[in-house]
Amino acid sequence: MSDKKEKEVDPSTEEKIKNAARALFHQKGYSGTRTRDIAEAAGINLALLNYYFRSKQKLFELVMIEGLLEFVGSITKVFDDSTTTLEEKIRLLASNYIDMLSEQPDMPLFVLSELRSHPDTFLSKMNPQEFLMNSSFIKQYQQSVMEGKIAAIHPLQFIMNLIGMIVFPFIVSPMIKAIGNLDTADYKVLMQQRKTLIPIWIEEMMQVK
Amino acid sequence: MSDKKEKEVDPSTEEKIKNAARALFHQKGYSGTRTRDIAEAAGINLALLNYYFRSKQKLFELVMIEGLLEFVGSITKVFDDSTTTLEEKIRLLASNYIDMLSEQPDMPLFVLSELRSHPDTFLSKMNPQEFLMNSSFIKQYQQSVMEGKIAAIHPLQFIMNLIGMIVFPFIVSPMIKAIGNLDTADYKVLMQQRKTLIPIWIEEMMQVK
DNA sequence: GTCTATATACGGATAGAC
DNA sequence: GTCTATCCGTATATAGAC
Repeated sequence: MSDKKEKEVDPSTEEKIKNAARALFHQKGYSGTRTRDIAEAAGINLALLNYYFRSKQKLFELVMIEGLLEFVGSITKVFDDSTTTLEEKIRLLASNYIDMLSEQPDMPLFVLSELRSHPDTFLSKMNPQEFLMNSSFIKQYQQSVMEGKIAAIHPLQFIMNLIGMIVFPFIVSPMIKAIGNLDTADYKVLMQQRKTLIPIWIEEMMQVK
Repeated sequence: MSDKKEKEVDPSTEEKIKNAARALFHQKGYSGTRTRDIAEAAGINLALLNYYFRSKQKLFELVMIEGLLEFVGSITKVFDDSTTTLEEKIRLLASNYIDMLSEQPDMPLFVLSELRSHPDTFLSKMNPQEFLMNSSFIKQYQQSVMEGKIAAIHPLQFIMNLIGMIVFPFIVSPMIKAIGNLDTADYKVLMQQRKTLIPIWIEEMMQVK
C-alpha cells in the first residue's frame, strides 16, 4: 500500500520550490519577492533554487506563464466550444472561473500587475486576439445581436462587463472585507453566490429595451 | 503679468519629485521603483530626494495615501450626498470616476496591488466601513429594496458590480488592447462611452423580475 | 537647496564540500 | 541533490563641499 505510487507521495523538491514561488510571487510580485524567502518557504536552501531553476527570472517566467495561461486559457476553452449556447457559456464561465479563483485568489492581480510592468513581453507571444475574436462566443454574440435578441453593444464592452463581474471582486477583496467587516469565510459565500447571480444579471443587462 | 503669481509658475522641487515618484510607483510598484530613477525623472539629484522626504518608504506612503484617498474618496463623496437620488449617484459615480481614471489609468492597479502586499497597514487607519455602510447611498438602496423597486441583493454585491464595471476596464487595458487590436485613442473612446452605458446597464440589472 | 562622493546594506548568484 | 560560506553587483541613504 505504501509502494504503489512513488510519484506523488511527497512533492518533489522542484515542486516545493515552484509552489512556494507561486505563492510569494502572487502575493508580493516579482521585485517584492526575495529568493531567500522562496527557499525558506519551500524548506530548502537558497543554492538549490538556482540549481533547479537557473535564476529568479526563469522561475518567475514559469509562474507568470502558468498564470497567464490559466487566466486567458480558462476563458478561451469555454469561448471556443461550439456545442454550447451563449447562455450556457456565460454560466460555465462564471462557475469555472469563480471556482478557480477561489483557490488562487491572488493570481489575477499578480498577472495583471506584472503585465503592466513588462507590457508586451508576454502578450506578444501568446496572441490572444486570434483565439478570442474568432471564437464561437463572439460569433454567437454577433448572431444574437443581428437577430435583435440582445442589445447591440461592442463585444469588448460586453466581455469587460462579464469578466469584470467575475474577476473584480477577487481583486478588491481586502477592501470589500474591510468595508463589510467580513472574514474569509463570509467572503467565499458571497463569491459562491455570484456563480448563479452573474448569469442572471448579464441576461438582464443584455435585453433589448 | 509675470509677477502676479509666483506660486504655480513652475512646480517646486518637492512637487517635481512627488510627481515623478507617483508616475513611477504607479507603473512599477514600490519595490520595482528605484530612487535613482525617481530623481532622474524629476530632473534632480538623488540626495535631494532624501532631503525633502526622509526615505523611499516615506515618499511611497505619501503617494499611496493619496491614491487610496482618491480611490475611496471619490466614491464616498458621491455616496454621502443626500441631495441626489440613487440614479443620479450612479450616473455621477460613473462619470467622475471614469474621468479621473482616464488621467491616472495606472492608479487603481497600483493601489490594489500594494494593498495586497501590506494588507492592513493602510486600510486600518482610514476605516472605510463607517463612511460607506452608513452612507446616503446605502440607505437609499435599502429603501428602494424595501419598496420593491429594485431586486433584493446584498449591497456589497451591488457595489462590486458598479465599481467593477467602472474600474476593471482600466485594470485590464493592456489585455483588452491586445485582444481588440486597439490603440490608446480607441480605448479612450470605449471608456467614454461607458459613462453613459454603465448607468443604463445597472438600471437594467437592478430591475425586479 | 543642490550637488559629488561614499558608506552601508541587501539580494541574487556561485564555489566547493559532502 | 543538498548544504555552508562567500562573492559581487546594485540600491538606499548620508556626509560634506558649494
